Amino acid sequence: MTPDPVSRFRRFSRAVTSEVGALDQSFLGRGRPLGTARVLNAIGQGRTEVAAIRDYLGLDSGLMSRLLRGLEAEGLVTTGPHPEDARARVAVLTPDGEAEFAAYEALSDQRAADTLARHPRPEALLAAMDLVASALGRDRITLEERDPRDETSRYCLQEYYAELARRFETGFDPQLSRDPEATDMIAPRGAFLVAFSDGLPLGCVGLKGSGGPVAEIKRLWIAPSARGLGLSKRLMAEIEARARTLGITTLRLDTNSALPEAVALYRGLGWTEIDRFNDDPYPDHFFEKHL
Amino acid sequence: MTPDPVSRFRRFSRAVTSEVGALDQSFLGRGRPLGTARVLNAIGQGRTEVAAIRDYLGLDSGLMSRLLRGLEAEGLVTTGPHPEDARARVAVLTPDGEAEFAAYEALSDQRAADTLARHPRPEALLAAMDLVASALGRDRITLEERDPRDETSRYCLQEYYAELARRFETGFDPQLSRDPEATDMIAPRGAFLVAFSDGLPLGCVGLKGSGGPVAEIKRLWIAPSARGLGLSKRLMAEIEARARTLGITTLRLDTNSALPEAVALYRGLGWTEIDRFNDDPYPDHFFEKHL
DNA sequence: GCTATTGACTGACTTGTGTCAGGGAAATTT
DNA sequence: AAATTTCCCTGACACAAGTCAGTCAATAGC
Repeated sequence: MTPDPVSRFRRFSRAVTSEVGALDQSFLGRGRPLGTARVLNAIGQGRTEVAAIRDYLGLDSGLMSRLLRGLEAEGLVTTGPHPEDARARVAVLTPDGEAEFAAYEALSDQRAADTLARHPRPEALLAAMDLVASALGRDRITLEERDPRDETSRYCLQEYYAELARRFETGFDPQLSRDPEATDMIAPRGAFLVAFSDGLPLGCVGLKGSGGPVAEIKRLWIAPSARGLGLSKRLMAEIEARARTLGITTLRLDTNSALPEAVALYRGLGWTEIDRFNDDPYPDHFFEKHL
Repeated sequence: MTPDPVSRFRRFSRAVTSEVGALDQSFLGRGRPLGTARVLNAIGQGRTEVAAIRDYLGLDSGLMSRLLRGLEAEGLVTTGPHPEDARARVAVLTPDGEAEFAAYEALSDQRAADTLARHPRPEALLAAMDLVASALGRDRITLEERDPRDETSRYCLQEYYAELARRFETGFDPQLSRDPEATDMIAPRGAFLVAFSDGLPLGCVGLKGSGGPVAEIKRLWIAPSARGLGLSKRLMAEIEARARTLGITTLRLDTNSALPEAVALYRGLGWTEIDRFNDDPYPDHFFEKHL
């Protein structure tokens, strides 16, 4: 009886089902029905527009209205008209509501910390969880334009450099690669995109503009747990679209044969190989694409 | 913003929560309430005693009764008195019930197969899922006595030999290790235990008896995804208990320094190192324990 | 300005889920 | 043989969750 893939998958399903159930149970321990708790949490996570919350939780408009009224009666939430459309409403937590939200957060955090603490190899467990979460949540990965200097972007870039250092036989010193002024990757000259799955950054790509019609694609990175999910294609398609709206007509990029999947990606996306266009010591492949 | 462990864990939680929710939704697609579907599945999985089902699903006796009556009214289940205790009842699926159960199974299998098929590295995904499932389900690991010749046991032994082959510099040929007659690992001479998590075998250990007061512990194996969870201690404690009930007073075992965690385990469990007691070519450490 | 649409709210309703207090039959204890 | 316990069933009830039709106010389109 070699365990077959489907039964291994389903064993996983049963394990997480009972885990999810247990978390729901501990939520109920705070004396509030689950639906109400879910709305409270959605608001706490920063979703203020009622329509957005309803959409996120998949609730009927009537039910949503009643749950909100319940939270208002408890003094946890206040609602008011949307500043830009007085038909719509926004909900915000009162200080009491913030405290309740924090209590729910603490319950979840505690469960997570307990499970991690009980495991002999928490880092391996987390890596496995990242992989599973990326696989299950691949349809919920969103792309966001970010300032390349903010904390999240710097995390992505740091991971990118670490990956290069591992891949290049000679190692990699980010100082040596011409680090563009970050402002070249900010509109209107350029752009910097980060891919998020449920708040976790999984990839990035930069468009380094020069003010003219030619720009460079830089810093394409995909987290190991998210590779193979087609994320690099999505990032490339989106950054090309941004380039078009910025009036750029020619895109260039360089890469290294130590990254064969990158070379294959660019070829597959219709880039044509061209001669070296800079004297950066690391790249050995150069591509161009006309928009 | 380096993602911290707890937020990575919670991202995983959200991903599987929506996965579980989606599976529930597809179950509801068969037009039966979730509670009813769960009972049907529990019966289909081979749980026939009503009390056992109730316990497994955590249901109130009244609710359970009503759900069963509903399934009977649909013609999917028949109930009758328990053969050994006429107060208790057992439930079995009718042919229609079997068909419905199969339809639910097919839904789950389909979801699993789809997700696996969409992933670029299904084997890596499954390994990650095994690891996560073992971590979350560590309290639900059960030990069962098995015939060492059955399919499940042979799977464990095969994994055990494969592990030795990887670990030993010289490789490992199971033919060379004196393979005891399997009957030596069956009561009343010995025993063979397999650890299961939700149907998946995660470890094993054998007690090879000789008919006398001395017996040998053999074939202690733990699946990679379940290491560090204390399973080896549980298996050893249980096999020692079996040895006691079989009247065995002295236990021996041999192992190899290429398996340092095994050597450490035996020392930690109160075994004392002794001189070589066989001429098997592989082991270089020998232990004994008086019960 | 008039009309149609959108977003939220309300009341009435259904269904699912879970609890509780008994009741009857079988098993066990005294 | 009587009393007690165990197991399941039943009816009554409560509440959560979700649906639906209708209402009202704000907005958008003409």
